[in-house]
Amino acid sequence: MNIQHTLETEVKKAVLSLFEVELPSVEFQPTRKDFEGDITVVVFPMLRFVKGNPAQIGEQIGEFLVEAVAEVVAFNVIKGFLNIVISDEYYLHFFNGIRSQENFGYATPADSDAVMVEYSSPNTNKPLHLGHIRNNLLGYSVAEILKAAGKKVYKTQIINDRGIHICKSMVAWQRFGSGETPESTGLKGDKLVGNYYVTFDKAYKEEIAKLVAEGADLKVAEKEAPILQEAQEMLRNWEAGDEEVVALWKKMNGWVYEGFDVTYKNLGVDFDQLYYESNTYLLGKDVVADGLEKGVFYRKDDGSVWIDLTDEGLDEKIVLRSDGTAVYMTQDIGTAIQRVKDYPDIGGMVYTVGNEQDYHFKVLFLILKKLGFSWAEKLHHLSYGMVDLPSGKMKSREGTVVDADDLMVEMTQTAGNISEELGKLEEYSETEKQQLYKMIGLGALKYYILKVDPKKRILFDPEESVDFQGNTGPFIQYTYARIQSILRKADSLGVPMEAVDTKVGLHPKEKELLKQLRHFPETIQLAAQQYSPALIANYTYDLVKGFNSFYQQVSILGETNVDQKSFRVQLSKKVAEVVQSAFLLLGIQVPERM
RNA sequence: GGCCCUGUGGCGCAACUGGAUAGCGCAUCUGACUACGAAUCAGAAGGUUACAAGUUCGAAUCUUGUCAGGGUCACCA
Repeated sequence: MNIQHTLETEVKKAVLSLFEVELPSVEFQPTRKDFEGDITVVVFPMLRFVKGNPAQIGEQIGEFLVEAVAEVVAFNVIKGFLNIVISDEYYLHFFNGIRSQENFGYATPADSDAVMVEYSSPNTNKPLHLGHIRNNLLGYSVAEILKAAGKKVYKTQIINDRGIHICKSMVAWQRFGSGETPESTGLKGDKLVGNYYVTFDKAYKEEIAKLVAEGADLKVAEKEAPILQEAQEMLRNWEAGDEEVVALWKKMNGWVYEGFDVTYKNLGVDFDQLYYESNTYLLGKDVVADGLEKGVFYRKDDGSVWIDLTDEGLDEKIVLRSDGTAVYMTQDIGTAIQRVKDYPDIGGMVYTVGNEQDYHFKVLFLILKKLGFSWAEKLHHLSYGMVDLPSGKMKSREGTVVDADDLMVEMTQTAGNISEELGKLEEYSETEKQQLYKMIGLGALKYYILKVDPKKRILFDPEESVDFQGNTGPFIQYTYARIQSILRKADSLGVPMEAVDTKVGLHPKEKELLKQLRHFPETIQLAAQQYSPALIANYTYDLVKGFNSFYQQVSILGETNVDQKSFRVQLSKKVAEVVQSAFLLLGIQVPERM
């Protein structure tokens, strides 16, 4: 069935009969646009086994293939490249195969071999910002891609709900808050709590300045500022289980969660299972004790426990403090093991965390391997670069952040402005319009972020905002909407939608589209293997560009030949379906009109 | 300083993982709406892939060195 597979065996047969040599493999690539052909065999690698002129060898193999394989209708050889032309019938036959197939490109879902994908994982002392958006979009999209590639997926996050950061907001609220609540202020809960985090920092700095003015050393002042001491005291009380502190902590975290829920909903991401650091930060200590017995870890004189990774080219790393309390690493070891206990079918995990933690995860994975967990081989740190502003790094404390909610509102407004100018939506109601603007605005934002290789840092300039023209989400959404328009018209004209006559013959643009459609399933697999939404984004862009070119050159509904017209309508429909499927994997919706 | 990531036309990104003449979008310049929707299409101009050696039939991609930017080297998370 698969043409490349057939060709591979036939090329091997050809070489065997022509030169009496068995090839271990054959290298294929899609033929470049400038040459005639559909698929290309690279002859050069064969020279290691077959002596001779690559051009001649190509010719001979080409002639053999035309004889042996029905689908091969012609060939040409340029330098060491054998370009093979595949028949139109083959492509039309392929199209009939996928014509009415739902979920074309998606692998059949498996019940075993689950993957847990962690993303978002915010602190609970401040609202989500642009950096979190990148994290969320990446994690969500990778989870969807893995599903489409046939994996069972659990989406999760670990919420950093305890620690000095939330205590700072709590102290500031107690001191300056005079009982404010989200209800009394009309603020989203996460915004309210975030404000107090900023308030804390301001008060803290003032106190330092005051102490320094009174003659204190700066370092000492930073440590001894009363408000900081108060926050530290509060953290100790929290750990001791002080009822009043715990109640305040619950209340303020609750506000934050309500706020987060709104943001997540607007962003279109979700989770199957939540983990809270307040429940997991004590986990892992038993594992360390076990590892100590096995000799994976060792204890220093002061009682702290370490692992020596110098043989692997890394450093020594602490896994338990001298007072016996857990560190970040201890917690992550424990959480990983807990997750596999909760979901025994997990065969691997993906951690969506910024690249400043590359080292941490390298060490974590190595430790889990040394502890002998089979699934430790299949852990992946989905590392991504920072989102920087022209002014530099985003800092919540200093208020130099692009807020997630604000950004989504702005994107929606921009989409609205552009739409109003174009004025194609007279018959839409106001709420329908708002929904559509949001779809387009978010589409622009998501595509803008996801089309870039995660490893690269993004410089985000709020002044220039995100493009709506060219290689963008709206460009692709627009093409989808235009196809829908054609389909509505075709429906009212009663264009037949039956299997296509494989003798109709193909326009070069049609063949181009069919070739691209054929690559969708393997693109999903590749994207899953590489944890790369960017591959899906780029694929979709190429497909849409191909369609627009086709659309401009070939008349669809104006075609007089009924078979031809039917094929073109159905081809358009399939392109739209693939665009929709692909965009779903990126978490982007597509509109009927725009 | 050690380790990790990045460096591709003015700007933002690609390049099927070592293949052919390095593609695309903004921006600039030309054309195409009385048309299946111009948020589109067709074309022009713009490159020594940071630099230098090496590996081979063949390098943006692999190796080594240099330069630039970022990250990380806490009994913080």
